[in-house]
Amino acid sequence: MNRVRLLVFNAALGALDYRVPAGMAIEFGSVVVAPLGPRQIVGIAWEAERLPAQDVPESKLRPILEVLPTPPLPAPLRRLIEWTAEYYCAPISSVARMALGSSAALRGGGTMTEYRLTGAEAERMTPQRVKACEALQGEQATIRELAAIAEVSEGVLRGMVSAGLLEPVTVDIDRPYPRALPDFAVPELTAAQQQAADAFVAAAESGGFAPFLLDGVTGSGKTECYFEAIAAAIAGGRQVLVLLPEIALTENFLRRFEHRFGAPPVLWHSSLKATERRRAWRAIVAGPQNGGAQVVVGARSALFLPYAALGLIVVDEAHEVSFKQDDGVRYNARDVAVIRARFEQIPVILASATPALESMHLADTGVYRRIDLPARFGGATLPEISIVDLRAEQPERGRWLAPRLVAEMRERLAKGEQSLLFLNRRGYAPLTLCRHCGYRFQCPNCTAWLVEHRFSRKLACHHCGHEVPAPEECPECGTKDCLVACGPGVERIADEVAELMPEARVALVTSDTLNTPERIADFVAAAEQGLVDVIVGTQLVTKGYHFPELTLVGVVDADLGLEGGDLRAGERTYQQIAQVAGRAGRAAKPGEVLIQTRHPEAAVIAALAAGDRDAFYDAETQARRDAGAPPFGRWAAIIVSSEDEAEARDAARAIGGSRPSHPDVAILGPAPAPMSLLRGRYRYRLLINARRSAELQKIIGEWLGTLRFPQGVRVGVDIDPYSFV
DNA sequence: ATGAAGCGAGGT
DNA sequence: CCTCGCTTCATC
Repeated sequence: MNRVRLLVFNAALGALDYRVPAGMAIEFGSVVVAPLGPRQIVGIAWEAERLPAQDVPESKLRPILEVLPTPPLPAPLRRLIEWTAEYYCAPISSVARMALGSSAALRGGGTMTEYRLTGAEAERMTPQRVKACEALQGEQATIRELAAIAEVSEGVLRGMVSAGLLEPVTVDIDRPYPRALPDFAVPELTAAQQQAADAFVAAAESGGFAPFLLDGVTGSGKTECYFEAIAAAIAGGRQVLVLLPEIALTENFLRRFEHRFGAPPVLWHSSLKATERRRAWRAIVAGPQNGGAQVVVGARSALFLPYAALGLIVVDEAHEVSFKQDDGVRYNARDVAVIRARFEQIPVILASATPALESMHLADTGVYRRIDLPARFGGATLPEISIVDLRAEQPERGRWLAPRLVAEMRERLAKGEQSLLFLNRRGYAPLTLCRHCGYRFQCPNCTAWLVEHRFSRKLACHHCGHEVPAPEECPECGTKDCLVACGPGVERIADEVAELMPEARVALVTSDTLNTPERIADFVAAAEQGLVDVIVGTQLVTKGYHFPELTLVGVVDADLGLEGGDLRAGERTYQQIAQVAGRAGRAAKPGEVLIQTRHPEAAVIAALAAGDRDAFYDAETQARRDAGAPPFGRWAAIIVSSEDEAEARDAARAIGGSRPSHPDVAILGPAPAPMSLLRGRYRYRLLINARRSAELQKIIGEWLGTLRFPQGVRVGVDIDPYSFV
């Protein structure tokens, strides 16, 4: 071919045609550099019939400059990129960008220089140098990365190199990763686990699209089962992708992985350093031979990488809402993982103790093969769940823990057992106001109160990151010591525990306190060794840890998740409480769960108390069916935002004014979004409810495609939204 | 996206 | 006649 269409990395341009110079070898998927005006851009050679572009005469075509030394994106990945862009109404270049990871990786190869501490002493130890020496123990990275870790300038570190405190190390960018060994430590499985593992192994060995829903309660040993499928895939020379919802989770997972396979997997997440990202990307692209990546454990962004030989995808904690990306391309990694498996013709395992209703429905209708793991691994019994009706059993004034819960905690403390209190609210108090004049601290950029954080002595917005030092006087009336905290956050609950039980050792577990892998590891070690009596935490504690001495779980406010009233509020509450309840009594000791609520009659709470999962799913399914909600109908949101309130309103009205009329589609709004101001942008929202049969994306595309907006206005489409703010 | 070109308002 | 800020236009 001497003419080729490129998908270029520019949302406004999309696709452009170029000439292929004589002698240049280009195939579909090749990553190339091409001229664009006075600049150069990266593009991917694409099938022209799949990528519409303006018809440009041959004479205007400029030649491609260079083919980058990286394998072409395979056809199944190209199909996945097209599918994702179309399904989520996103520019195809934005989706394709997620496959490339970093521009440096495209050239890659060769060596680079990293630095590490020599351990030597220098004559001049300035405060900055001392600080750097403390922070950089055990670190090896580029000057830039070390500067970021130590929070000193690059100049300080260069000085330390000259003074002999830091030494250069030459490293190979493509150096191999340790090999994972399929037979390193093959575990003893229970009969149920063996049955599940056999099904996965058979699917991994034979290949072909095979979606599984691995449904098993907390502690039933799901991980061991899919580890066997991973072993089969890597033994066959294929790659495996394991998607986890959050980085916080990986610490525990990595230990188990290394224990099973004798080597850690390759990690992929948003906070990788640039050099780590480049190395990982090149290993993924290179494939499992020659020290390339065998198993990649990653957050959702790992889903679009160009694996050389993908043989299996596992989505663990598949019900987690964090698989839905909420900015940029608003895709759901759990759903796209299944689509990728279909294009790649490989098995995919969705593992969860509390599957999403949509997943349950697909299993019930036979689209997914359901694998149940009913028994608790190790024989521990399920926790006893009981309700504390806060209307009848009131906590003391200014307190949030009911007497019965406190009594149970005291009992555990006396026996040397652990308690866990769950409240999904960071900080000390969600609202601060002035007793004197009623002033409330609000975020200047968002429709939200500022949350008091006592540890950092700040008031912070959880939506935009705005922070102010905690003031001593009211900014409105100037009165001193008049500010009162309203409502509880985890910090306040931890204080309450400390006051009620001064002898108890309390651990606070939130993303504010456990924000590095090291701190998470420290906490887990302390809790496992029994150095903690009471754990107070946000949803972070609902995840994969298990502490043998933990026998009591208290849910401080079960009604919190139901307040927003959005589509998935009931399901999310059920999942969160079921997950945190599963923390209780996992070893030989039975566990007990107390749920504090003002609405014990609510279907979710009643189902939890009765321990009747089917009742919850049946009730929720019926409610969804009646409301035309997923999986029986579909929702989409159009979010219009601008820094200028009037501009956003006018644009939203213009969209509303040109709404299509369609028998299968109901359109609500425009109305100010629940968060009508977010990160300094005013937001309006339209909601679309469609029948399953409606061609939702086509309707939205034709509707919005004709409209033009001022440049300050952003219009985003959210298909299958999870967040309704 | 992003830079170049076009254009009217206001100043020298 | 020039500069500044803003809109429009082209990029294969």
